[in-house]
Amino acid sequence: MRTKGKPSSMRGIRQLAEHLDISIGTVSRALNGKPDVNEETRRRVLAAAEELGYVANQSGRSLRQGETKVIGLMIESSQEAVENADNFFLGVTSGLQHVFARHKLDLLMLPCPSDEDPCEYLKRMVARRVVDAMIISNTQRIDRRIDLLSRARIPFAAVGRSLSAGNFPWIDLDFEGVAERAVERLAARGHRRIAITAPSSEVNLGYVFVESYRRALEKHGIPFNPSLVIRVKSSEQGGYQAAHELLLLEDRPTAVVLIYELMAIGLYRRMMESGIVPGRDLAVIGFRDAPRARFLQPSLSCFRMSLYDLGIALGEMLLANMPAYRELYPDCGRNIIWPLELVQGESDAFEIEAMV
Amino acid sequence: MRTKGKPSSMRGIRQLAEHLDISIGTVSRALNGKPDVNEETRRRVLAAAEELGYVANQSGRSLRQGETKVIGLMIESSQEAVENADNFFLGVTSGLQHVFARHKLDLLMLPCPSDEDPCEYLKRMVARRVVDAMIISNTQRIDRRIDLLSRARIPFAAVGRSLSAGNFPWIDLDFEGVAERAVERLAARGHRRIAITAPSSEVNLGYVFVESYRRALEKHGIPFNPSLVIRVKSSEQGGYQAAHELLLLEDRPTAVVLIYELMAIGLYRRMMESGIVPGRDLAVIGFRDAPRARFLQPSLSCFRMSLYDLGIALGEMLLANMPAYRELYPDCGRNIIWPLELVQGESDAFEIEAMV
DNA sequence: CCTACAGTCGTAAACGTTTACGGGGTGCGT
DNA sequence: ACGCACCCCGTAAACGTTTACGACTGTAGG
Repeated sequence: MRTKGKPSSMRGIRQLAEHLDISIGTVSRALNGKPDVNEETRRRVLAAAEELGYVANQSGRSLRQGETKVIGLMIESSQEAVENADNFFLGVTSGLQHVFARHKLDLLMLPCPSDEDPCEYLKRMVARRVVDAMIISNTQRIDRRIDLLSRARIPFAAVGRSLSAGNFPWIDLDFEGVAERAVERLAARGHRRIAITAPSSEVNLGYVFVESYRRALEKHGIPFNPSLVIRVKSSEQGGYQAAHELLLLEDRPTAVVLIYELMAIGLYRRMMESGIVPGRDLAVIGFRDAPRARFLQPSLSCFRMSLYDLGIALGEMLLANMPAYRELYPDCGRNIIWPLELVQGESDAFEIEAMV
Repeated sequence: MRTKGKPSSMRGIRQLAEHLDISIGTVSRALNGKPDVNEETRRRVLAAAEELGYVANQSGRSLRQGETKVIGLMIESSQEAVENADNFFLGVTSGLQHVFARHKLDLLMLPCPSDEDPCEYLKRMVARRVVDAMIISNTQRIDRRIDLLSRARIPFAAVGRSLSAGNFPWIDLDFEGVAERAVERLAARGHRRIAITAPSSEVNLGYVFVESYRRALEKHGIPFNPSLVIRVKSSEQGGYQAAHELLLLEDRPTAVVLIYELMAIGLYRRMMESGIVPGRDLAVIGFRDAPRARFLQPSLSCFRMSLYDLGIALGEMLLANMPAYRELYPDCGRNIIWPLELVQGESDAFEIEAMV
């Protein structure tokens, strides 16, 4: 009843076909680039579709062909996630979209409500067939989502390793390299008492990170001192706590490596309270060059990565695991350790004089 | 061919009906809570659906009833947006989801690729009928998306005012109140030379913000000095630039009000370079208490808001504009100016001695 | 006994696509 | 003239739902 005399009320392919006086089959073939249609006809169809603003209804299309041309990126909208959110997902998103655009795939972000079980949410989303494939993140040590996706045979890729379900496609940050190179850099500047923060050794990262740290120390002839491994939460509070524990040590370290950039703010604050100035009295190396890390004074030495490139790799890895695109990405690794590059700040810009 | 002997390969409502030996119509009615179905039958259907893991195919459903039960939240994934992103969207998202969950609506975030025209992207998304309604943000002074959505009769709400298309539902931050209360607070501490930063007066905000500032000055008997209005970009660079300009003034201000928290980092840095310490030599009031703003030392006085509550209001405003839910939210304002609360930091924690 | 009615349920037609199939044409070779 | 291949196009059947409609019970009221 809204459609007055205007010809612009385009409801479906049927109206478009009638308007052109062609069958809907031909119209569909013309629009989808199928070969068996006269070029002249195709031109007319495309012109009319453009003029009338016709776009295929996605529900009908995906009902028919059983795919939606949509990739889902699951993120969490919990309180903690909100607090920790920086540009990580958006940065990765732009890389993902660049890959997906090549195949006319669209990316949708699925924010899991904080009061819903992530696994239930994911189950609902994939059962609804609103996405053809999924990307998940923040993978847990054992993550039921991985089992779910595997069993449902939904193509997926994860950012973050997990011990679940054998061999699935993932990409993860090079924490080992970070620990190793941070120690290397600090040792080169004369530091011998280098502390490190890490989550509990229960979680995979907590174990891996400290082991790399230990190996790096040995490589530079520095004895491993367990009391210099500070197990705290990877948060601002954790950073404050870590600083507090460091201050209690009788043989105070001259440097500290953080595993998460948020910790730096807490650590800076606690250190300042005791008159210890980062970058002068204590060398600090952080983790990621998140935009917010640049708020620190003195600027934080940390590790940089291209979120965009990470998104590219992640997207290609996912496509390599989708039947429809597999052959296009033949030599795409199933597991990738993503390297990071050290960016020099002021927080460790001093040397320890050798005392032999 | 994947379905071995397991009974868990549930493809559609038809299989479920056959398994129960009931017609698909009854099954559908039972699942959807329609009244004309025996309670005993309904129980059986629900049990079987749960057991077999049946969930209605969304494509078929939305094709039939012309709605998708999905609300879209359009965000931008441009380089600038990535840089500026903090927890804003995620914070609002959690509030939105809380509202939508009441009606079994799901929220999808639609990240517009940086190399695509936002309007074209939006057109594609709504034409595909993948969402029933939209929420847009970062509204421009004249925003073609608003005209597009209005003409297409897609329910929508915006965060941010605009001059486009008459009366549409929006919610915006109380910039006027921010300017007014910042000046009030500074004046109460004895400041008489209060600078302010603002975007170009071409954009709505640039005009509104400065006008409120001027009125607030008058209210406290402080003459308006045009040279204390610094027009710079709302970015870290802009903050640096603003500090630079302030330092060039012969009668240097004792306080400055920033319109964007990112500016604080640049301003701090430039000030430090000249030996001016924020919170001691210069009072600074920032804008939003974004998590990253808490990285600053000394801590920034700024304005706080509950993103969650903002999301709630935004969600209800949108529902009030959707025919299916309108009557449930009768007294829902069409336009809301969202208040902010001053949170006291150290960056303006000193008083100016009165010199009469 | 007839009618009315409420409670259940089955039937079938949509919703908008895509695509397998087949059928007119036309041109060519035999 | 006949067969054949080829190009183009129309027909119709799916895809998985929801829902208007009608049919079938049983019960109550007259």
